[in-house]
Formats: sequence, structure tokens, C-alpha cells
Amino acid sequence: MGASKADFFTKEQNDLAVLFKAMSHPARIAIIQYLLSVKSCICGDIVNELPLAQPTVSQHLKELKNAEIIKGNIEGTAICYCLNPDTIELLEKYFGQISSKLQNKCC
Amino acid sequence: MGASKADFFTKEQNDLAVLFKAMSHPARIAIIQYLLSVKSCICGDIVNELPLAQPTVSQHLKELKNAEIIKGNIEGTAICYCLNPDTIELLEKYFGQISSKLQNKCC
DNA sequence: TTATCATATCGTAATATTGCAATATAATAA
DNA sequence: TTATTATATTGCAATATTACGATATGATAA
Repeated sequence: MGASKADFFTKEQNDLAVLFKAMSHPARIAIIQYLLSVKSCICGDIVNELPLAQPTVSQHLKELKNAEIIKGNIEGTAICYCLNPDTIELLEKYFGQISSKLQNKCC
Repeated sequence: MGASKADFFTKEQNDLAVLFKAMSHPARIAIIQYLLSVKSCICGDIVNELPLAQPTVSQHLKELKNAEIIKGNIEGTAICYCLNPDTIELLEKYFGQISSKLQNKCC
């Protein structure tokens, strides 16, 4: 975040910023889209879908997990990842609320 | 974005990442919330609402403008800023689509 | 004209992110 | 036990972001 002044903002503002930051990289958007495109949650093989090395993908998955955008369940040797519907719903509602408050308020 | 590999991802993935990156800083969330809290669009005084210097606020406003999250209209000496309803609607629909595709797909 | 006000841009220091090779961990298979 | 397989962590170089003082720009007022 560079030389940030996060302390001067509210917890809600910081939490939302963290959530959007988790989605602010094309690789992480690609992961979200891939998890959405498969019928059920996927064990492994996310690494093969991306043009990035395994440690890099692991790092991106960790950030998505920290932001609670995805969930990871251990399945033997592999880990089964899927999107977290609660967070997606929260985001849908957030923009829905902004949208409804925005009526007749534009320049 | 650090040493990024944006070229390996689709335009849609990069565009979405840019949009979320514009919202990935608490100061920019605060700007969005402030524009939403006032009755009409505001000319000036966004600088006074934030704990940041004028050049820093100007920079944040520029990023929000580039991502088309806000619009800025020149009004004499000042500039009148407001949220861009089209982009907010796009985001609402994006998460709505994910949400509906997500039925029965979670771990 | 000069002064004033609002906003933008430049330059740069401090800090954060990204990507990956090397390595570690943890579970199962042989 | 020793592989093997899947994923995570460490360490570091390259690059990006953040913040702000100084300065520039651009519009109106005096």
C-alpha cells in the first residue's frame, strides 16, 4: 500500500479496501473466474491454469483466502478451493446499496 | 502492481483488476462514501474531508476518474465531482452474476 | 495588470507488491 | 522406511504505490 495512512481511516473503510485489493490483480481475477467456470470446487490444478509459477499462485490464493473471497478445504494431499458465497453476496449488496442511494444524485 | 505479468491475462481480467485497484485504498473508499453522503455532487472541499495533503487527494481523485468510478465537471474555478452510476451498476451486476452462478457450487 | 483561489503535476523518499528459485512441510504410496 | 505429490514459506530482486513539498496551471476578482 506504499507509505499508507490506514490508521486515519475507519475500520469499515480499511476492510473494504483490503477486500478490493484482494481482487486488484488480473491473476486473482483469473482464479475467481476459473473457480466459477468449473462445475464444483476444484482440488489442485489451479496452478496449471495460470501463466505463473507455483509459489506465485500459492501466494495469490493466500491473499484471496485472507480476504475470505475463497475457501480452501484440505482433501488428502490436495486442497479443494471454492468461492465464498457470503463475501460475493456482501459485495453485491454493497454496490446495490450505493446504486439505490445514487438515484438523482449525479451531475 | 509490482513486477506484474498483465500481458498474460485477458483484457477483461486486466480491466476488472484496474477497477478494483482503484477501490483498494481506504482514502478512495472514503471519497466514494463522502460523495454518496452529500445530497448532490460536491464542488471542492473533498480535500478538507480527508486527513491527507491536497496533492495526495488530487492523485486519488485522478485514479478514481481514470477507473471511471467518479466523474469530474469543471465549474468555474472549482471542479464538481460525483459518482458514476454506470460503473456502480456494472459492479453490482458483476457480483450478481457471480452470485447466481454460485448456487450449489460451494464446498 | 496583479492577486487569489482551486486543482494538477513534478520529483522523490518511504514503503508495498509481484514473481520466482530454493527450500520446507505434510500427506499418501510403495 | 523412502519416494512421490501437492502446497506453503523464505529470501530477494524488480517494480509499483503512496504521500507530500514545491511548483505549475488556469480561472476569476480586484
